[in-house]
Amino acid sequence: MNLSPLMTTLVLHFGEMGSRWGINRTVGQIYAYLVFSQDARNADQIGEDLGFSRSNVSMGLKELKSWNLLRPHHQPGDRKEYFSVPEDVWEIARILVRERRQRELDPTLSVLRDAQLSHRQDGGERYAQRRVDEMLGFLELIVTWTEDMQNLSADDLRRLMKLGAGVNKVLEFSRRGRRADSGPSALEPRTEQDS
Amino acid sequence: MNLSPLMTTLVLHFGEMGSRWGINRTVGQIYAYLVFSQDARNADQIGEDLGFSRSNVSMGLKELKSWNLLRPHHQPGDRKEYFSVPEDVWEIARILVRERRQRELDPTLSVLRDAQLSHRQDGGERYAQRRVDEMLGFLELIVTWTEDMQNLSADDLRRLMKLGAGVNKVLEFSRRGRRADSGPSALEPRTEQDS
DNA sequence: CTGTTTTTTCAGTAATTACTGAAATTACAG
DNA sequence: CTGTAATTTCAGTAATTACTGAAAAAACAG
Repeated sequence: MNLSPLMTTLVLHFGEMGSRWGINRTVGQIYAYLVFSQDARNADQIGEDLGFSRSNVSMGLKELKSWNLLRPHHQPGDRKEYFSVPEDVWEIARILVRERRQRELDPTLSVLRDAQLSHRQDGGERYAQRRVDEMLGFLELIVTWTEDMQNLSADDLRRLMKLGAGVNKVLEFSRRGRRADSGPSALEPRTEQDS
Repeated sequence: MNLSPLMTTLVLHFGEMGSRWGINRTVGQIYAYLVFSQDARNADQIGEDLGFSRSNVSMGLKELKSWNLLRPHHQPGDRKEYFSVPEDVWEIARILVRERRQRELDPTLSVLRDAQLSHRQDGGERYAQRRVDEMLGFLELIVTWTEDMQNLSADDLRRLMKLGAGVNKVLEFSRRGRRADSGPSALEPRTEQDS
């Protein structure tokens, strides 16, 4: 490794974190390296700086491409392909959310829908069926919501999150505007709800 | 395996998904089994129904306990320990978010803060430093926001998500109330923002 | 086209992670 | 306490996943 101390720290950390996700260490390190590098890098540079074989870099890049996390570039007069990542952290996050939803939520959704249909009439499984319904309702809500959020600009998203739970206050307020009074709730610190 | 077809489908699926998270197949299967079982189960039952060795079940349960995802029970006159999961899917999700934040975001946050401090004066790394700042800002916002959301009741959360991007409309509206006019933005389908 | 550079694939191997049975520890009824 | 039932730990092994070098394929300049 031929990297500055700062870069080394970051690369090692994100490699470590990477293996806690489904993603492997190599891929995590490559991505961190690209995120914190000012200029686009080619596969040889990556392999050299991180100490991976050329083929390992190729596989890592393939994985990252399949996540849509890379921006490829071509320097005129150079056959090599160079890679960078989206400028804006929010854009990276947006991609991550979308891809993870596709890989983790969508398949589950389809299994649950299937289960709901094919086991509707099976007796003696009332409970499991009910749980399938609940979970399906929950996941559908989450999926719709994330899709919805994908359509907001980074600025609006940032504004919304900054508000945090304050959003609820605003909504409570606007609800009060429409119907007479909607009771307390909403602002209270959360009612205890499990032993 | 001594399970109904429905349960078998669900257990196998969540086992598979489990291995795409950091969590392993066994743990995913055990949790699915508990989620979709009406009554609490003991380690022997789990092992028998899923075809795992007793020790493997023990390790799986240990992992799940460390995630705070189990509710232990004791039947009077029975030495065995029985396990179930929180009733409400929202409660399970809340726990998952909290634990994943602790395991995945908090360590990164501390590495970035550290990096920010110890490399403040290093020249020639202006870019990496700037990216550290950006990412730190982003993650801090996310963390604060999730903590904030943790404090809402399941009902309020559900209401908020149902609104989806509509929230923004409400906010836009309430912003208009305060200042004269805040321009268009917000409701539009999202401006193209990357090639 | 042809020759050269670059990237990808893949079979073999290394490293890691998951799982087991046996032994040790803990929990508890009498 | 004592004895028994239950759980956890752990060393060894199985299974999976990561990584490499060599060969094949693709990309491209002339």
